[in-house]
Amino acid sequence: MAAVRQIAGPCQAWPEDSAFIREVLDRIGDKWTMLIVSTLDAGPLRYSDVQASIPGISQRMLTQTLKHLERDGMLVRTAYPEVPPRVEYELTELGRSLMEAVMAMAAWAAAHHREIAANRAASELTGVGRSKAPAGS
Amino acid sequence: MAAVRQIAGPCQAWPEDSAFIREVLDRIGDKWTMLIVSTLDAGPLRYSDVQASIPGISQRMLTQTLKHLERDGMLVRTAYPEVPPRVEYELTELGRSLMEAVMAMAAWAAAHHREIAANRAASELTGVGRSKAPAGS
DNA sequence: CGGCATCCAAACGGATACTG
DNA sequence: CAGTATCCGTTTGGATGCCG
Repeated sequence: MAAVRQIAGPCQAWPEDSAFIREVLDRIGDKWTMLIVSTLDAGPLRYSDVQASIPGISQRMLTQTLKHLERDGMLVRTAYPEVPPRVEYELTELGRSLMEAVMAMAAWAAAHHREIAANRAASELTGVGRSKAPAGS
Repeated sequence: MAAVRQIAGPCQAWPEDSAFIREVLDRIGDKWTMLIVSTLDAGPLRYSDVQASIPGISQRMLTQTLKHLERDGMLVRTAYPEVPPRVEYELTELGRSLMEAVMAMAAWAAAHHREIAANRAASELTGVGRSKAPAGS
């Protein structure tokens, strides 16, 4: 692999190896991928069930994201040739392993979101990263 | 968001609130954040040095991303009041901890990118996730 | 039920020009 | 040197309508 050399030390960046991470982040960084994966982590679900489990999603984004995940081998699509069409989506092992990796990120987020929120609020007062926020008054 | 209710199984899922993860992903999921963080992981750098370290970035995106990172407390900006202006950016502990979390994702990406690429190539042949690719002939 | 196709608004992001 | 401001193309994603 040779991608991630040392973690602890001052590792000299990884512009050359960043393609993998960029690729993964482009995939899970979108608005719905992780929600779908986490929903499917419970077990196989039908199209409409997935949609019902994710309140704000549109058919367009649901279908598109499902296709991307299927294309990457994160899940398998099974269509049953019945009179009322039934299609089920189920995570693969790869998809579940992604879930675990994302859980690590989630753990970090849960551990630091307070700190981040506090920093952001403080910056709001001092006007550090101000771009075009109305700032109350 | 309450989209991810309760999940049974091996991975027990994250807390019912996925807002943290979405927030973090929205921040690191953009095009340049990780590149900048990884560049700064080596040590403090000046504006132009960061720019030089990241070939394709524009001033607009560099400045914007730096401000976002500063606002979230991932880095600190130090401006020296000299005749030729000098500004240095340095990662905070929070920023370095993010780096570690991302490195974990990178490790996953490095471990599975081959598998993903293979799945994608296979799907290309079978025409699974096809949307509007010309597909050669 | 499970999509796909189209339209359209907002956000993202690059190129350029200008400033302190 | 270290930005800011503006213009503009590209991408994202929601809303709608149709179809097997």
